[in-house]
Amino acid sequence: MSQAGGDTGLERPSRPTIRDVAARAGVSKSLVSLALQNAPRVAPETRELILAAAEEIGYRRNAAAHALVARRTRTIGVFVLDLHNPMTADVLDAVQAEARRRDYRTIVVVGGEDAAAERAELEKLLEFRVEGILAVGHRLPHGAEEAVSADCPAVVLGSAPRGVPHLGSISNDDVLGAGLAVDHLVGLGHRRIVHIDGGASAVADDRRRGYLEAMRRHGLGDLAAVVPGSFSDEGGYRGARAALGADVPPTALFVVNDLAAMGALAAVADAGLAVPGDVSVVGYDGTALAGMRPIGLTTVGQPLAELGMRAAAHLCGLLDGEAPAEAHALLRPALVERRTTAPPVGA
Amino acid sequence: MSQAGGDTGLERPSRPTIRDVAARAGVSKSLVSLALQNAPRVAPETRELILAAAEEIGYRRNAAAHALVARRTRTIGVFVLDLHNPMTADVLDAVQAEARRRDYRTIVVVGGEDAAAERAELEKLLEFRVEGILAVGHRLPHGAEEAVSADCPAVVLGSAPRGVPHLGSISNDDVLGAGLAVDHLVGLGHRRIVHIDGGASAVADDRRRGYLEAMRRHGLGDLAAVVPGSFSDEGGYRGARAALGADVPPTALFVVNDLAAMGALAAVADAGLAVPGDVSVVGYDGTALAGMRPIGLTTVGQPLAELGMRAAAHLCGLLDGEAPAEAHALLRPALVERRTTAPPVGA
DNA sequence: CTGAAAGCGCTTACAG
DNA sequence: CTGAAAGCGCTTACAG
Repeated sequence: MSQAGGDTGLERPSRPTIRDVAARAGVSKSLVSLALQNAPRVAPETRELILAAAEEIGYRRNAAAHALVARRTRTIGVFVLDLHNPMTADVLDAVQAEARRRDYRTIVVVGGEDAAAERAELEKLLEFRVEGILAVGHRLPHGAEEAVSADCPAVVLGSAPRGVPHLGSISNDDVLGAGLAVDHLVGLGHRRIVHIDGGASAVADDRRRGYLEAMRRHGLGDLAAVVPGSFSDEGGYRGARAALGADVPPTALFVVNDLAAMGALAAVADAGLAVPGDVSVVGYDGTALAGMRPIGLTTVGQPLAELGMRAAAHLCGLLDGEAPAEAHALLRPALVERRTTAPPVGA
Repeated sequence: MSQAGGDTGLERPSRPTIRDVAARAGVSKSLVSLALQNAPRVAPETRELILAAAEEIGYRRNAAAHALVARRTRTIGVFVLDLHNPMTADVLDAVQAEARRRDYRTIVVVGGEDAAAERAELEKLLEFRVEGILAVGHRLPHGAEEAVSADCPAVVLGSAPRGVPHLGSISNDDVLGAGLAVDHLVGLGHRRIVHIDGGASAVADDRRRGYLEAMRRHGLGDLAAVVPGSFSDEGGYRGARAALGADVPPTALFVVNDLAAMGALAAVADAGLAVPGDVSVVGYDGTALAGMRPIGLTTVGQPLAELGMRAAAHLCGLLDGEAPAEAHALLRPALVERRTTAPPVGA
């Protein structure tokens, strides 16, 4: 009868608390708490006694009670835009490894559907008192701008607006990377290179800009053409279909990311054309997907694991009071040449 | 000076509590709590007053305090074995959608490295007082057997041992599915069909058994051969290499899953052989990866979204006191024929 | 080295 | 309909 409301028969047996451990070991609960924290001022024998008692009754700390009194959770909220994007897994693995190394927990939420759901998830994260937010995939969750503060700094893995307090970012240099893709195609002899873009996002903007600047640099500004797409398989398909349907179709497609490039490859095949015989295709991200044998996609490679590791290091470092080196870090991408690019037919 | 220990300059301004809301609205904190829960016995005007006050000062419930007094978290721990397996994303999306629909939160942890790390993650989950565990990917985390109880039921997405109390599972019928793969290949005229297996796991066991039974059923028991592999890209490569190096190499490979089949495709290419001209390859899972155009892998398709949805529904239902229909549910897989299978050379 | 007390932010009987 | 009090499981000064 220690618990009220047990008349439903569903009453869960409460888990053991430090009180139970204390009773078993014959000490006060303060001492149990101290011993469990390995505080130095507990007598060794007492500590052993307490630890044994805890072990025996299967004691396990209650994280909620701990968080309440500690006034912190050592938890960061990881917001993932697209679980299906193959870059997510590489990045997340690195993020979690680094967070764990620094003794931070991660709690992952998936966004990308509608803004309302994202706001709701974000709200839960904040009720949870996550100490920071790490956004994997080009942008913060909807509604996060107001939440970003000294209380809850954020790091975006991708480009983010400069000058916003408590908002950092780490990304590869997308403008440079897009230039690398164009350079490669121009070097092969292509001139009609179409860019299938990623819509309205900072990353898409940078890659588009890099493409346009590189085309101009090569004296191909007049031939530059951007077709709307998205970061998904489906967006790449749509974009490539539109591009290939033009009066004078391109000989090469530079697609905003590897996943969308999969869609582009499908569209090329559906148009009865061969890759790279009729059309060359370049992706972006350097994912494991691109490297799979039957695909062999030429792509602009980002150091995904390093990005993830550094994003987590940046955020956790901030929380631990380390002075951040730079709010917005930029890594160098590199072209990974495979089998979806070749000289154009006429060359 | 309301907080002690602020002399470091790092003191975080405490977030507003119901106490602050109460002060602002000029009521007691009990009433604030009640109003925030939409309890019916609060006077409408008082409620408005309180809600407005909460809004004004940016009040947000503290989940830890709530969990402590509610004695539950409405959170399930989702243990993911391999984030890189393309089936994970499909399943997770469905799991999270269903959990959210039932007003449960999910907290995802990634396992698969070493047993010690898995145990540590599991421990954190339990300190957290997750109300149940959902394992995505063939098995429970290491050390979870002892944790599974009325307090913390578990559902494995994949086959799990029968008769363990509070442990359920949902999977496709792997024995049947493996049979489907063999039937398809035999139907095309193949006889030398090698299975690249997944090592020591219940799912691998079932698929191996289904393969062996089907070979026997077709009178090919003497030709049956199982080569060790794993559920990863790399394991598939290794297995296929070994299989193709035999004195009388196979004309078809049935690989334990789609990801490993990617490795197998690479090994076939490295051996200078063509798919499906020289060797047919069948995977398992029916992932988006298999369906990507340049891959076109014939595979045994599982209803991934349905599996995820039902696994979450099963677990959350249990927590909500619903009587579970069946502890171990089995869905039917179906062959998805694409371009990596064809009649053998001699046929 | 050890214990009693206060308090983290909330909810819930219990009185009015 | 509203408020004072107790308590969820822990930690942390504060005394001894």
